[in-house]
Amino acid sequence: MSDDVRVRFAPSPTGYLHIGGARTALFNYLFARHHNGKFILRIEDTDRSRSTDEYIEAIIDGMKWLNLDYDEGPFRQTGRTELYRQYVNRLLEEGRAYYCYCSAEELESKRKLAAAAGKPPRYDGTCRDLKNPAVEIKPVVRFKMPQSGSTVVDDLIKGKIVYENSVFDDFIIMRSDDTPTYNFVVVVDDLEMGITHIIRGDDHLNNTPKQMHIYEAFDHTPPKFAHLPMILGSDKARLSKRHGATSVQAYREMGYLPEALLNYLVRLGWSHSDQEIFSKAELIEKFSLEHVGSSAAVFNPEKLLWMNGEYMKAKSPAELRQFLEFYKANLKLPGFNSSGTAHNIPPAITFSDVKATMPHMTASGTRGPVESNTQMEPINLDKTWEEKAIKTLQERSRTIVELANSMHYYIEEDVAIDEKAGKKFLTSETKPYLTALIERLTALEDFTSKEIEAVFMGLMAEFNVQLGKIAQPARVAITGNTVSPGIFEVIELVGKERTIKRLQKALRSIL
RNA sequence: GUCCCCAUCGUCUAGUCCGGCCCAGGACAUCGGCCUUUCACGUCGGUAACACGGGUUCGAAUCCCGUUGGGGACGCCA
Repeated sequence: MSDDVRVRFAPSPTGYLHIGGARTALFNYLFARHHNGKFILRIEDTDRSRSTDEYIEAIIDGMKWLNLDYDEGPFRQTGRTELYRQYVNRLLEEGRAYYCYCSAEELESKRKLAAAAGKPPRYDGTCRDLKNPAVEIKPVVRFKMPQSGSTVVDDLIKGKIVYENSVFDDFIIMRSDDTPTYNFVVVVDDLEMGITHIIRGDDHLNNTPKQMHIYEAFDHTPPKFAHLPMILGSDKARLSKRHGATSVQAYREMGYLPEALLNYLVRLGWSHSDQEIFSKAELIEKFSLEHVGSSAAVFNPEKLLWMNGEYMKAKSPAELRQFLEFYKANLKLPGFNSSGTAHNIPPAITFSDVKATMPHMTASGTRGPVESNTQMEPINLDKTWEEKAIKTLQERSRTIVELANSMHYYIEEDVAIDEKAGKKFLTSETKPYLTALIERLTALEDFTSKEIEAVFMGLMAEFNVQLGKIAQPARVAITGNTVSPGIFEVIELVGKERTIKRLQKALRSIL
């Protein structure tokens, strides 16, 4: 039974792939992989006016970036109207559906009337048994819902839900322009594609009984349903743009790693006792619908940031360098000449954008954007050297953007010295240390962190001071700030020439 | 308005199905200590929750009913 599982992710291309959609896709993906089934991508583009190719592209790109590979698809609905038409005709012939000639205006006023009377706004069935149609009006097709009894949805997550059939009306399955509507199309497509489990957001819960009756009209047992709780913003309202970034693309641009995003998302609603970090293989092995909670979850960017940091530490420098390429091409990073190939990514975001969307990124301990727009010589980055540099930075960077940001003092010819840091550490008191340091480093043949450390040790003994006394001024002079990886390694990576140049410049600023 | 769903620390959650091991565990955030030859990292610890009211039971976070609160759906959108 397990290899029969077929699930699908069916986004409508009316926007970018967003966080909620990504989680739905992920749960479907994990369910399929866990059961050795098939995962299908289907684009719900029946709404011709709001669907755009750009969004379809973006959704596919997002899936690719997240590494949610599908076995079939992407399928689209445009061009399949003939198929839907056939299904509608069958219903019509069997008397399970009928033409309705009511105008949109009439319906609207009926809805208003019902609402005013405190009744659910439903279609009153005027045309249900109509004998003499008003031919001059192009009709819609409505599906005959049962008028008495009840319908039970046995949801894998929510449990048994009972609906009184009296709350339903005969809903439209085909518009007057001959295009089918969503509630009908999903059923036909899911049926055609042999979908066994429908895993989707619980905003679709109330559509389920309607769809179940369509399955029945086609003599089909409905698939199993699993309705995922929603993801909310910090104010517990449905997650939207005003809560900040909501598209997967935006998180990519802010320097998040796909695995980290996925790992964070899976914990919104699903759990495996106390475990927080899961490899993909673990997720596939452990995922089960039984452990999906039933209440909505608030999206918490801080925890995502933490989790991304964990993944930053775990990645190899080589992998991280790959990710960095994306930002070199798409961001105007100080120190990177932006000659990278242009990706098909919307407008490159700037650091101030990042700052605006992620307020916590400017919190203490996080290096803010470098404002200078200094035009420097393009530096040819040696891979080995670059990976070495990344290695020193990765454990203290929570995002790729932070990492890229910190790279500037390795790459640029010169650094701008933070005013506060300079004032505190580049003083007449520290001047002798710097002077001596320049002297020793200049004389140093073997410019390695080990030898550099020895230099500092010697100076400590000579001046009889703690390492901090010498290291901090040096750090400020060389990196421009008080926070950086171990100073010996930094000096080695910056190299002899630039190190000495920066130290000398700092020295001059003291005068 | 009508229908549906939901309800454990600020947030994500474990525990709820099969009541006792829970005066409620973990994680993020936050606060404090420790470590340290540099910045960081790290590490140890603290604050903090079963929405409320009724039942059922020897015993309820766990079962039942109600209240309140939140969310969703009610379209010739998906």
